[in-house]
Amino acid sequence: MAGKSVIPISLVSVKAACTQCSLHELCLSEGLSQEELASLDSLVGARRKLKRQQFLYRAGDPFEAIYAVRTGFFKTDVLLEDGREQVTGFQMAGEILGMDGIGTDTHSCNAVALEDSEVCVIPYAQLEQLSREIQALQRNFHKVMSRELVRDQGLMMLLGTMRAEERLAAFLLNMSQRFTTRGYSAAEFNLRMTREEIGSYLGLKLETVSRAFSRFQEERLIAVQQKHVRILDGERLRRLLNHAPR
Amino acid sequence: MAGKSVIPISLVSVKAACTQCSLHELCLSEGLSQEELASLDSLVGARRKLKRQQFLYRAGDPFEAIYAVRTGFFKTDVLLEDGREQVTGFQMAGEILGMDGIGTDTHSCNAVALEDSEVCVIPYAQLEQLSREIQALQRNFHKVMSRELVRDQGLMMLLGTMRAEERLAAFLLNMSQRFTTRGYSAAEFNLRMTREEIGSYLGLKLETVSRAFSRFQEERLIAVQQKHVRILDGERLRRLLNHAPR
DNA sequence: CGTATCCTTGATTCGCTTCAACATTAGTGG
DNA sequence: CCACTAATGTTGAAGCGAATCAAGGATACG
Repeated sequence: MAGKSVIPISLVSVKAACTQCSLHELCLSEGLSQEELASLDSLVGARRKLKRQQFLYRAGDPFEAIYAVRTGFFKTDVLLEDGREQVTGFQMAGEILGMDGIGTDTHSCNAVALEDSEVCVIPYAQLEQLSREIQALQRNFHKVMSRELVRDQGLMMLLGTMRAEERLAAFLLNMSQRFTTRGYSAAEFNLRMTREEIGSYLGLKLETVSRAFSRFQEERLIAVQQKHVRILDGERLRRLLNHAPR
Repeated sequence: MAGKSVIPISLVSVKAACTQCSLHELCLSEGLSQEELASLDSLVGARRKLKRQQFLYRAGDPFEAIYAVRTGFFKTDVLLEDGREQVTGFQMAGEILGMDGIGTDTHSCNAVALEDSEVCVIPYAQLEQLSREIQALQRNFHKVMSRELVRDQGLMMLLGTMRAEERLAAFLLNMSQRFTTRGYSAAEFNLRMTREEIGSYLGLKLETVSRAFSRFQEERLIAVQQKHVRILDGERLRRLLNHAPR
């Protein structure tokens, strides 16, 4: 406790700095002037670190802020009274969490870190305020919400019309694409979630997910070992999606 | 053309008037002062009438405005390249359509009138402008988008974890609740969509929907004749949802 | 190093889809 | 207004894909 009053230099970065953030185009700061970025900086509260398995917020929590993922990996999930659970999304660096709370002032889902993570806390009242002053910020925020709506449409399509292997193919291609956007390899990555979480997200049981992985491996579409995935034939994986079996 | 300059008195109402609209609390105008309402009035462009089966917009159309349903009934749907289709929502009076277009400046789904309908056209650029000036409008708009996200979560849960009869029960209760909000009977209403559209929305085939309807009728949960539905035992219908079979 | 978690694989069951036939309703033009 | 036709809805039988049940194996973690 004695050391608390002397802040080590390395902790200065705990205060967010959109100005220097590498997640520009992904986040809310795209297209803002230097001056506007500075305002956004002062709006963004301290960052918050989370250990693996820690909750960022829970369903029922009062809504106060939205969060931008700086590092790490999250899932959001919803629970039914009878205990059934559904993962509604996975979020990685540059993506925004918490907008589900705006409508009712209460979060409607849980957000859990799947690995040690860090988020920028964006107090919502201040975001509203500032986005009345900065048009580009307003626009970015609206775009982020709208894209989330479109993402949800895609997921509904997946859950409503696709068979197990199509769902997994869509999932893998989506992961690949998002890793690419962040400058990582499109062909090789580590999943942060379990088979059960993938299954929950895709509306499948974990055994089915596992079988689909094995099938893809047999077919030389991917090489998979536990959470490590290498995409061997993205083209054929993509064809799995666009051509219905019947 | 000669008649254009003399506007018949009955057509005055073609221009929207949030001030007198009965959909206050449902729409964007909740909590606005008289003066602010007047501004919103001037923002809202003319209304637009649609015949049954007409498109309000199509996937790929440039995004220019969002729409508030004044009267009638809509569906939104998404198409996959291989022809598979999924209904992503049904919209009734007071609900907002078109927000899917904000993120990419292009609509990502089709919006079709399921009966003769009328919408208020809200040019988006002007909505952005005005919601920078009127805090209550900004807040309402954000809430509408956020609630849509939460609705989508619920639908994912439905598609991912529920069996056929649970899905239909959830659907009927949702319809009932929304009709109630609009001052109609909670127990008796006319569906505007076909079994196939219901099925598409619920991720089921039309035969399965039909069978579930018949089953509910046998069990005296509802009385159904084609599109007309009467809920006989809402309580038991609700219990179908909250208690998983296993 | 031991234990809990996660993953894989096989056998069986079950619920929904598919295919098919028929009934009913709505819409159209004579 | 009625006859005709297309669209929509219902029901049955068979097939299939994913869930369930079960056992064993791999991996991560304290």
